[in-house]
Amino acid sequence: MTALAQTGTRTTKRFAFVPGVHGKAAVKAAMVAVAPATPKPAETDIGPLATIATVVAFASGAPIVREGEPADHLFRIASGVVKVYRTLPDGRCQIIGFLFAGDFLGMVPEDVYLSGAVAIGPVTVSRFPRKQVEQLVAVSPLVARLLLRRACSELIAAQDQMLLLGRKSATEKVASFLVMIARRGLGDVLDLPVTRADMADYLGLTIETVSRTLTLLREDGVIGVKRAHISIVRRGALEDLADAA
Amino acid sequence: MTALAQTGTRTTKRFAFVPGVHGKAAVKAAMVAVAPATPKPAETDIGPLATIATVVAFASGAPIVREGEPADHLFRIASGVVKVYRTLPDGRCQIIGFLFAGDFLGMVPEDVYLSGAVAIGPVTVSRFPRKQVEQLVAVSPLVARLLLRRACSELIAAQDQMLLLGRKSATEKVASFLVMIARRGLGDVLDLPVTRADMADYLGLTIETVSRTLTLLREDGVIGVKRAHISIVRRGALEDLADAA
DNA sequence: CGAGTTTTTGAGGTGAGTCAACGCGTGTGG
DNA sequence: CCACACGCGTTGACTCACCTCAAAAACTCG
Repeated sequence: MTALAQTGTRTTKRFAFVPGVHGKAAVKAAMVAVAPATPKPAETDIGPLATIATVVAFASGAPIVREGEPADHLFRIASGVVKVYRTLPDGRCQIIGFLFAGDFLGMVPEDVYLSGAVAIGPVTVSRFPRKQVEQLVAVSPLVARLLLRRACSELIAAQDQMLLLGRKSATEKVASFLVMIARRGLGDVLDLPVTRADMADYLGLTIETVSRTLTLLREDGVIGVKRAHISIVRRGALEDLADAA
Repeated sequence: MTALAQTGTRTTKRFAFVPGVHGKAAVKAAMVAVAPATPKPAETDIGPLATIATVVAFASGAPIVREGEPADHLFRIASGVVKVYRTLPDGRCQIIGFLFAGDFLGMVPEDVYLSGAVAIGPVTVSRFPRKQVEQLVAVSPLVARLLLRRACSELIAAQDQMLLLGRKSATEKVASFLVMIARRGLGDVLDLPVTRADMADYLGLTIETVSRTLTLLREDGVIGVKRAHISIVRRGALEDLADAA
């Protein structure tokens, strides 16, 4: 954690102080969150888990968990969007994924969180003490099954992302991202609470490349871009770009 | 599917017909598996799961599951090493991970396998009908907990890999891979049943880059390379390379 | 030994990164 | 109400890490 001394990329420096003021401002700039607007059909039945829940709210940009912190709680997003990330010692950052209403955060087999998570826009969560969750899992197949199902889904998403990171071109990456978000928000108009920096860190690219790629897609008439506001014009074309060359 | 018509990379063509003869030959070439040699402390208690298990053996290079096939079974590796991969329509391939004794394969929330898996060297597995597994999960917290724990571990591994794929340089990737394998095999001498092609597809690189990087590491006196046989000479140096720049 | 792989090495190309400048919106304070 | 600062996004020029293409070397196995 000496951090940010080195030759760090820009990616680096940005994240070295994310939980601070800048992150907040950054997010506010590009508001109108997607999740609150579309509550989604997330299953609401969390069974006995409800009995040990505490509701907590986070302001935009606030850290929910930090890398390396003791993993005392399990979280379930009630509303808003959360980004989960990991960093290298020199500050390079990779966003692992975005969490929406209904998703769980903090399912780790270790005693510490290995990834950090920050609220992208205002977020409310249910928080469960880990010890109690483990007890519940041990006696309630329902809870265990719920968590297992979620974990498997995340695993699949993680695999998609590995394929993306390892084998897709910049254009394919950006297209895949847009399609993914569109599916989540189930509209062809995305008002993302996600900055270019977030996209870059999610897709394993730089801000500049993301920006250039979006410009290209706009020039090809596939999407419309107006700063944080991106609209999908030709969804089919975008989907083609996402999965092939 | 239609595959291998296009401009596919070499990566492409290799995998378009992996489940065939070539894959087999490829793997045999670089034998002396690591897993059978080091049985590992994998927990053996799988509880009620044992009652529905069938033992199945696979020859080196044999497909265990194929992408898109109906997901009828859950597998648990008893011995050997399995590689799990995903491909793009045009054939580009990304290896999602390697499974060793004790690991589960086929935990998907869908009805089809989204990744393929092939045996790297001879493999034996326990196979469980999915329907029955689901019934067990619904009534046995022990089984659910076991699977949940495994899923979480895989999730963590997947996150590590995302960080690697998205943000690490070729040298860091290769070093990380070697360190990971060394930890698995708990020795400083690796006799990998893994070809350069596998490494490349795992690390999001090309065969040539992997080869060149290994040569570099050898020239720096960090590792010893004798074809498939790689030995770690200066582990500390390798670990430094793996996590920083 | 010879066919078929896998690995290595070389030479050259390129997609994405780096560095740098500028535009644009928003918020702030005089 | 405007000048200014600040953060984000865009664009351009240039560089370089890694890819591509190609050929030779090293190994395996029939």
